[in-house]
Amino acid sequence: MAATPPRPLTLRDVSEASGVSEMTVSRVLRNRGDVSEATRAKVLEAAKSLGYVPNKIAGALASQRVNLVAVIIPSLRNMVFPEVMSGISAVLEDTELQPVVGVTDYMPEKEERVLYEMLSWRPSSVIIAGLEHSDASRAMLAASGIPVVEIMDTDGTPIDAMVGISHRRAGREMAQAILKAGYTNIGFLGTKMPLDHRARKRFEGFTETLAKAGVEVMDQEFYSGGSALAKGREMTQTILERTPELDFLYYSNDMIGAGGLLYCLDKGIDVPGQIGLAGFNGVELLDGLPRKLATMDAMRTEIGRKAAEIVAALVEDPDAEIDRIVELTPKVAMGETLKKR
Amino acid sequence: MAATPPRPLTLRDVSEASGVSEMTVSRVLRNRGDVSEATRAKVLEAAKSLGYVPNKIAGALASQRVNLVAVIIPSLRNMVFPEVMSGISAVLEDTELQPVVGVTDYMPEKEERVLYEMLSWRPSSVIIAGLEHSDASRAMLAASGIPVVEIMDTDGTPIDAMVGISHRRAGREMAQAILKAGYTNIGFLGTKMPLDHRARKRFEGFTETLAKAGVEVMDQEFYSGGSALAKGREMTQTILERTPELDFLYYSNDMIGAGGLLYCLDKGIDVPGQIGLAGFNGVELLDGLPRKLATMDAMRTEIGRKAAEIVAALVEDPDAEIDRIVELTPKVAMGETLKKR
DNA sequence: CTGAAAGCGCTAACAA
DNA sequence: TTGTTAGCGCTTTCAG
Repeated sequence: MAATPPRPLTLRDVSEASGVSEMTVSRVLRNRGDVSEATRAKVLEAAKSLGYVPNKIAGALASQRVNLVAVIIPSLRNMVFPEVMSGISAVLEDTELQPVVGVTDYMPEKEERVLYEMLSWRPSSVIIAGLEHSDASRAMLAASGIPVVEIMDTDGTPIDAMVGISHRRAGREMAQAILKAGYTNIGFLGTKMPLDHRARKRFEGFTETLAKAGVEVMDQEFYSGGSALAKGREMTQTILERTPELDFLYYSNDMIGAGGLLYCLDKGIDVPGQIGLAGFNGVELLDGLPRKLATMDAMRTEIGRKAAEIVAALVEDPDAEIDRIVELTPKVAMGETLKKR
Repeated sequence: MAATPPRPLTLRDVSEASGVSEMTVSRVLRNRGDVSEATRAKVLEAAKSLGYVPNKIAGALASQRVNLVAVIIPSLRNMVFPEVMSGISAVLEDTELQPVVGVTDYMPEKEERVLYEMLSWRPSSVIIAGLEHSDASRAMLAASGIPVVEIMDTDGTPIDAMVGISHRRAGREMAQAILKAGYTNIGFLGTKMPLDHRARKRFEGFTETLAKAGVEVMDQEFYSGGSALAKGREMTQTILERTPELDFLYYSNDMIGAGGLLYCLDKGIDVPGQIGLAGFNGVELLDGLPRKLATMDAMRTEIGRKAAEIVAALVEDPDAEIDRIVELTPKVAMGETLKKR
């Protein structure tokens, strides 16, 4: 056995090993154009035995085509985004396209860097979370000349296309459900995240609807970092001790809501009789809690699928006539922590 | 304003706009070589105003260098892997290197495809979960000529380098802790995953140590799919109804363990008096449960960090003298579901 | 069905 | 400090 060549193999190596021109080897390896069964077999055999892996960098440069879709999301640790990714992957799996993830950690400057980095690989398209971006980011996206799908949120104007839910509306609908159930002393618990625009919009929609009914949020509590479940417990304790009159707690996500629920159950508080609870997201993860938390599905997987479908269509045909604005409409899931009436 | 050029900008455009040669523009944009402050400013100005984004494909082809690290993991939906990713990102952030994720869905054939795809972009290095790969995958990795770090598991022989914990040992140590606490009627609950080698190894270590003490696993229960918390509940009910003598339940992950815990508390079972419980992973997510589950930290973030450090060192200098085998040693966290004595 | 020539956009290496 | 010349490994295009 010869020493492993330090130089990566090239088409030329396969060409020499098989006695077929580079061009024809390339054809075989890409299944393009007509090649006789005989040469085809020879080439495949040579490529395999050499362990040849094509160089996509050279291929992409020559063909001016890159089968990558840049997916830019705030975090992987928030279950929401891996679920969006599943939706995207599931759809792209049936195409030539491949998702490549970039993470921004909820920071606009990092988003800008990641975006620049990804665009410099000339992806076929971009899927990016949110509608709020720095001017530079928007400029890059607009100038890229490729399809751009902004996801998660539809409260705003997309650069090119968007798929998501209206978080304002989500907030409004939850407020309606809560008011309808007869709760009026309402507290809000959320993340200390000025940059979480979607949470902000939900809160705005929420307070707007309450205001129309003459109700104001009675108390609020925010957290950052740490285990959401534990934080949910702590915050709930804090807010209830500070404002015992509260009869409903609206959490900005299900994890802290679950923590709150566990706290209330621990304390023997009657949920939803004495206090009602609701979260947001509809995470399957929590099925199995002692009581099912009221929530609202953020339709994560569906958003991923839809976005990927748009991307696939647009990459195939940039002039495809498709809806570039897709607003999905989640419903309140009453669970068992919101009174029925 | 002129119509947006459909053709992406090239170095040449910046060169013409700034009246500086392409080569010098390239130098400025990469901060390489000496360039006078005057030309530098001119170039930067031109690049910015045009909105030029360099083409890394061409750059990589010309320089034969790609600053990407391929990270290949089974799933993003299992919290374990996003945490490993954090560790990797945190370390690579201080380097030129960039992680790119590929997901295998726990399927060897998909691993092979993903690996092939990623290697065809000629990354500087590969970080891949597990020590078990198809022959083809191993061959590709070995032939790639780049540093390969296998992570999570150290029970086996790496292709090049490995960072992880010994899952056999983890199983043995948990068994010891359980025996020491005086439990003898032990049940095992896990995932129905023939391909989860690490869970398998834990189980092997576990039974091995029990056997030495003349103890056998009394009953087992497996699941697949669905919400782990809910499944944990169901499985626990099933196994306890089938084998009421059980006095300890060892779960292959914390989520199902948490489900089991909630079930037991619901039923008024004395934990850890009547029945002891333990999981695996040490997920922070669960802090905030009514009782702290006994578990064993899989050291996910640390594994990511270490792997990234090795990669960074080896990319910098392929002959760097570093440990290529790093076994981290987690400890049993007794929590509140394992008797003390 | 197969091959030869001419780049893709950039950078290494060398010259000025 | 700046510019010129050759490719990087592949695919497009055009000939056979």
